[in-house]
Amino acid sequence: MTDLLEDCRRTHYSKQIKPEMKDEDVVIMGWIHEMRDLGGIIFVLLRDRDGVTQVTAPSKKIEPELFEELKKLKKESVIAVKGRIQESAKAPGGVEIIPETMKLLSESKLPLPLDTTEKVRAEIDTRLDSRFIDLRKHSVSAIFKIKSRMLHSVRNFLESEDYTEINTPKLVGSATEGGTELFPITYFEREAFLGQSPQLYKQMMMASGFDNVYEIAPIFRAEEHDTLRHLNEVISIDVETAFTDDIDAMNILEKMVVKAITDVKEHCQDALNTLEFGLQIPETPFPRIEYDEMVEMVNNKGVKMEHGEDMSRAAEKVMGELMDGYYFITAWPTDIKPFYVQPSAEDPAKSCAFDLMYKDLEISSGAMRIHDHDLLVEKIKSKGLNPDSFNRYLAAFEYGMPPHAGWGVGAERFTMTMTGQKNIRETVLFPRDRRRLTP
RNA sequence: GCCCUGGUGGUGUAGGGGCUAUCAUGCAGGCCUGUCGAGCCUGCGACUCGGGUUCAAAUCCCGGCCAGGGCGCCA
Repeated sequence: MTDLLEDCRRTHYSKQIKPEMKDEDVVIMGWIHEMRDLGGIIFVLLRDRDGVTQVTAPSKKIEPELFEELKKLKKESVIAVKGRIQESAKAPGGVEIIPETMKLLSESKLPLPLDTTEKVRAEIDTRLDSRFIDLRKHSVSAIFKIKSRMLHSVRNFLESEDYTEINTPKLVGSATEGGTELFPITYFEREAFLGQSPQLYKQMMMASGFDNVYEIAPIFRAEEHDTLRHLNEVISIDVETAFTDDIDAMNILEKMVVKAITDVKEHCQDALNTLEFGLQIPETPFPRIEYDEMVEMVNNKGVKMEHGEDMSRAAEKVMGELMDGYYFITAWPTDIKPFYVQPSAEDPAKSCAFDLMYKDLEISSGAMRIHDHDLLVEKIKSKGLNPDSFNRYLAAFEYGMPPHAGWGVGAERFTMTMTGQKNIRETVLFPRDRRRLTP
């Protein structure tokens, strides 16, 4: 099979074929999107990465053998066609290819598990079972082109701001960070866990002299949630910066968000058009609302919320109606934030923690961290955790730890806001949720 | 984990104690030289699984599994 291609190589993608190129010979390769056999003329719609090109085969104008081969083709088979570009007002896009030779590179089995032409829509569950075919739909691949560009842009931005990319372990030895449920795994003769967050590692890096670090990597949460905005494996864009506070952290986050959106809007217009999504570049600075004020806003809208509570789903929805784009919620009560969050100097009941929201969706949370060893130990105790199990982490605070701040952005939720998706599963190639572990 | 709703050809659906189980798309065959959601003709293909009620269950009841929506959980 390896010599099937021989010296045949693609010369153009569908998108590159223009009417001005008439009479040129080209080789296109891709999947058969649709076949329209009218008897004396066959139209083969050939789909590749970015578009669809019509191959037009009139029986009188091409070799009879080629005509018969084309007649036998099946949907979603992979072919290479060499042919001449013809300008035609009757063809989609004003161009078509008159075939000279055709190679069948891979024949598709039928029936298909999904309709790639989207005449009959399929449910997300069916689509995920056959994700590789689902992704052949340009309306699906567009989401991942945007996600790719967003991640690229985030890296570019952070590198330009003098950040160093780091990699921290995803196999961790203890569940002592507290809070979320962890996935236990077998690590030789011991028990270990999948990392829920690079939090403690990126803080330890603050004692290393790198100053600005970031990591883009998966995090794992063993919560049995079953919603449109939670998954058990997601990509976290994590940042930590030394000699800074929460205000600096919010500023850099805001800058990164705008930069990524601007970049996607500039480079992914085709994908955005395919999704029919009008991406708006948000204005800066993003509104900053204190927690106390938010509680008041929620209660004024008739949704009950006690001071000191975390946001309920109903509270998030109310805020989503009141605030149209991105906004920060700041000055969270220290009590409902993790042990490493710095209490405010003026009022220790308030913290230097913030959340970045997009309408009713939490995109990021961050904070200035405690860098004082003794205060940190005290906070660990007050949360009912054992400081002994944080030995290696705490040691980093004993030999010169600068003040620092950071945040983590959920890459998939961020992608949802850039693509208009309502289900987080749409933004992951092979999502892992409560029930799904394959493919 | 809780509440509500559901599971019917490959895909998406209608129906709802006894029907030849609806429609679209698809697939197979036929006709057709400008299709572009091609059209027309013929055919193919389905009641989630287990138990129960009943003369009779795809339909009613119970349970499992799975899905959709909502919530909780998510330092």
